[in-house]
Amino acid sequence: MSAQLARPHILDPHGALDPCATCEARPVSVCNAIADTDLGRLAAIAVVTETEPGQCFIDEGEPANSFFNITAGTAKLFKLLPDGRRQITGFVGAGHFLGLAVSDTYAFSAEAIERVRFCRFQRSKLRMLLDDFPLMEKRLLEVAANELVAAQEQMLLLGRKTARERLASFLLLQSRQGMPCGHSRRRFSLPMTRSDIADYLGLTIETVSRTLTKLRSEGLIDVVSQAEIIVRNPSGLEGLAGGLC
Amino acid sequence: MSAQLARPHILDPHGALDPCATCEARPVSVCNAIADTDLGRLAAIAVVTETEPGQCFIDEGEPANSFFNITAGTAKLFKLLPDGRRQITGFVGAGHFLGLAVSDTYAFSAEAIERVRFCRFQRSKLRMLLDDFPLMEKRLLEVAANELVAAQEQMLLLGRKTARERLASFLLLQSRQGMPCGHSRRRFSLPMTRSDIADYLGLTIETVSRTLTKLRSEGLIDVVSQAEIIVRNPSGLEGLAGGLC
DNA sequence: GCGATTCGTTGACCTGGATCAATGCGCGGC
DNA sequence: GCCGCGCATTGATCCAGGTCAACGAATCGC
Repeated sequence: MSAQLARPHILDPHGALDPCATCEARPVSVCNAIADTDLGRLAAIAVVTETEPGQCFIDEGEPANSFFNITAGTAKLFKLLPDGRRQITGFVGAGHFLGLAVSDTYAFSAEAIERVRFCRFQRSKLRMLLDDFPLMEKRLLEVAANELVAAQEQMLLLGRKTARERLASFLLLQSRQGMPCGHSRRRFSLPMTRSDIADYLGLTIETVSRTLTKLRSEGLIDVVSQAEIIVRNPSGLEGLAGGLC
Repeated sequence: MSAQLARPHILDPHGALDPCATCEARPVSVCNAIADTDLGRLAAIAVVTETEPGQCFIDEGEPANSFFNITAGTAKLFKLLPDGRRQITGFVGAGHFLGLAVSDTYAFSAEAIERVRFCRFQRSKLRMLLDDFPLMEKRLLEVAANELVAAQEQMLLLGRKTARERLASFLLLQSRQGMPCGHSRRRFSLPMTRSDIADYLGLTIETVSRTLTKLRSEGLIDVVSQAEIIVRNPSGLEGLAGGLC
């Protein structure tokens, strides 16, 4: 079972890159480089797991024993302050890698938003894995570099943008989610709650709600249902978001 | 000349890791793996350059032709909004790599704070470089993973911490700058201006100034001169900073 | 069908940090 | 020595977004 599962998930050149953050990324096909005989060995040390929405599968501060590759669903990554304030550092979907960092404890928590499926590897075997599959290492480096760019963009948002600008940036990001480079959807749905959006944008749920209402009243977007958005004026939103992403 | 220059900078296992963000990082010695004969080849494609303080050596949006390895001095990395608002995403010193991302334009600007020296490589040769020196790739991956952790910490700061907490976190980070894991200095100097600190912490210079004054009046720190800080009460500061870093 | 619960919206009010403005303080040039 | 300039500090005021509170609107268990 595992070999069939492993190929499309770990090795799919499309899954692992966030197309929004990496418009110029040229996905490297890792697929072709791994022989089928090796796939068995790879699969032998991977454990495929599924989680229910709301379930935490990585806990900040716990020993970082595993390395994850998400294969389906969406999860949120977050950090907490002692008093419970939360910052969501990202939403991750199929193809993302978690637990890369050289540290013996996890630096963040991860919780499933939708039902999430992932491959889990023992971190102690990661070194070996990378030595055996050098193209996987190249892949990880690309992914990490692109996440770094996205993180810098998010710091700009959190440090310097107004609530309006944050929501505009966020909606554009979501409209490009899972789309090929340079493309976006006019209509899309948000898998996360207002509270998640607020904690991602460094705002409160009230401000998120009010700002969405305002953007709608100005004709920039439509909020069809709680989770369903239509972008009515993409260039207007882009002007608000400031710059590219 | 270049071989002698290249060895300590590109290959020094200590320089490239930010000790604060990566307390648990076990630096991998890349040194030992590269033969001296190879060093010549490596040096042949590197250009060593120096910049004056205030000089911009990377411009956001420009074609990303080069890949940099800082070998001395401190620089600030930042992103700008169209109206001039600025977010400094990090201060980088000796050992840091810049221009890793898979993108054909730079995602941020870099400006020297102190006199900065760096090695510059053509990005078009990066692939070749990494193929020839696989350990360098491992190294880059480690560095990138650790920067990602630091970036998440900074997102928590920007999204959820108060001005007081931001300053406390910042001062602790600076007190650990360049120190081995788990160590810090009581007394240290800040190479950057208040304006840089403000743009790094998502505040204004006035708030930075006022908050430092407040922390001093409470006996947590001493501001000996503009650029010189003494931490009087480390655990008090840590309590404020919330959590580890 | 109907409480109970959770999530989202809206309004009234408050406050932390921004903004605006004045002043202090090195430091380099001459 | 003194002027000019850039950086830092301090005070007064303002406002974007937070907080508190009330109220809809889906969803679920029974």
